[in-house]
Amino acid sequence: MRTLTEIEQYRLTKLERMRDRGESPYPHRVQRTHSIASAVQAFDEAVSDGTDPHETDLKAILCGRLRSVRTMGKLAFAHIEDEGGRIQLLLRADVLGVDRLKQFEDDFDLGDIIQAEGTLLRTRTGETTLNTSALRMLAKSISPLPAAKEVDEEGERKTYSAFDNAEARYRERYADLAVNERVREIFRARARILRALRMFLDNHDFLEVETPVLQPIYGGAAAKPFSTHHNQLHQDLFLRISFELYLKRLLVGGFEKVYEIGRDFRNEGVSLTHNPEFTQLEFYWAYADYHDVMCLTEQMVAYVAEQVTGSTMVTYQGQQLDFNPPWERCSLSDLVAEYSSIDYRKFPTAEGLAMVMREKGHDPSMGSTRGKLIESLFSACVESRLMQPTFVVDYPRDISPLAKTTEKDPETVERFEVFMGGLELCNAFTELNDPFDQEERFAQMGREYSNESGDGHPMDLDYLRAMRYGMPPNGGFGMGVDRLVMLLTDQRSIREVILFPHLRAKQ
RNA sequence: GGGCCGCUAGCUCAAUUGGCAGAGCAGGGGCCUUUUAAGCCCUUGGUUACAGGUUCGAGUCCUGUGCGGCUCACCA
Repeated sequence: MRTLTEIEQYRLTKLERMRDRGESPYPHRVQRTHSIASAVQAFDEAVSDGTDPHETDLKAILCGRLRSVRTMGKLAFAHIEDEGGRIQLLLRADVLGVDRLKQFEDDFDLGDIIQAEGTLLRTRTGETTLNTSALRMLAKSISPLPAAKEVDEEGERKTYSAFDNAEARYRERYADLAVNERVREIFRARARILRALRMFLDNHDFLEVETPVLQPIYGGAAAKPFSTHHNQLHQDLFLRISFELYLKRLLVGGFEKVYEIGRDFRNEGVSLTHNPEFTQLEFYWAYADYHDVMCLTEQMVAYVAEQVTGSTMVTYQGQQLDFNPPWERCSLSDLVAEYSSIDYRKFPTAEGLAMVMREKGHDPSMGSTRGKLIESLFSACVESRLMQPTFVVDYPRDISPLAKTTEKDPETVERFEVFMGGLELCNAFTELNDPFDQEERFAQMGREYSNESGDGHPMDLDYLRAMRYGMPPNGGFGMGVDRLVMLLTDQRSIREVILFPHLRAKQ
């Protein structure tokens, strides 16, 4: 253990003093008759019949973290906090005992986890309070929590000297959570969002499944993977970058509606909206196309917003977002034409498009395909300006190798992405189910039949084999769950909605 | 990976042109039987992220390193 600070040294001597008098600072067993919230509720019910609230005989044993102490000689007030609430303790020398009160003042610190037994009453100022007759240490806190001060003022909790250094908060998320209720609330909302997503999909007869995280051949997205190795099998493996190819194998197997919520890993840059591991929702729906998926998507997100926030109108970074279906559907080509004043339909080759982009002041990277040029135009000119939920529809074929082309244009695929609040949220398409077309698309992407020579991305022959057995036409969908959490909890950074975001190692 | 900005006590922050490193809270010693950012008196606490350099003198200026924030690039 590293060198203790002065404060930690003091706390250690308090701990030793407790041990010396036979009081364990870390006892095995705990008593607890009520959560704080249920004790307060029981008290309110007990006095609702006119019982004198200053003199009840309602007993409770409560547990929680000591969050504030005010001592005044033969009397002290304190607050303890458990997950559901906070309550004041009244510690009187004539109830608790003079010696025990002195021990409390000497040996208990902010941050200690304690147990308090007593009867409930209301103080002169009207606060529900436990008149404490016995105190027990449950876990002595050695290191001081960040010294935020909180106070209820006219119903609103004001925080002073908040622990708000982002790096310190992420590195010591436990301290952040212990001290910042607002942060705990984000992760409760996150849990509700996941529950609502599952509820919605389960109610629509989707089957939740789990597919491999460790994959011999990665695919389903364009990202670079993390790689690892199985020692006994002498096999190189990748952490998945998407679930797509496994989930569609399940449609071949006869499941018609499947979904998975889990972790994807992408070895790419870290940013406000990218964490190396993130939570993805994907579903695949047999006998549906991307129009059906759009309808389900807007219903699903509106349902989750309603369940989690109570409304389909959500404030994100000062903007009102309206999740109420139907959402606007705009073609990619129209949006790009509108915002960049380049109508790429008039430039059928990559060279021609790159030229007009340069004329308009863009800097297209050399050797990009036409689809990549269109995509870069979109992200530069359009993406951050889409505030209200918007389906961006119909993408270039060469950047969408798993999507079926439209019936009228072989260079365009039936694909949509959802943007809102300036964020990309979803990606979906009418899935390609023609094994010959799929093989050709893989080959065009540079997938190789043999990977023995080295770095080429191998052809996923097993996936093609599956498709040759017959894959029902289907619509597929992917959504970044962390980003949905950002939108519904009004957070600008993905790190605020991931409990332990990835940070560079210290030292 | 590039650019810009930041890093001062356990936490939140000051420190004039380069001139004695400070405050509030937390901590320690006291007083106090209805407080709630309790109050009052006294008080401890610093390798100013790290390593160099310039200077009589560096938290402040210069160089490098680390970590972070923002941003750009990358990212079907």
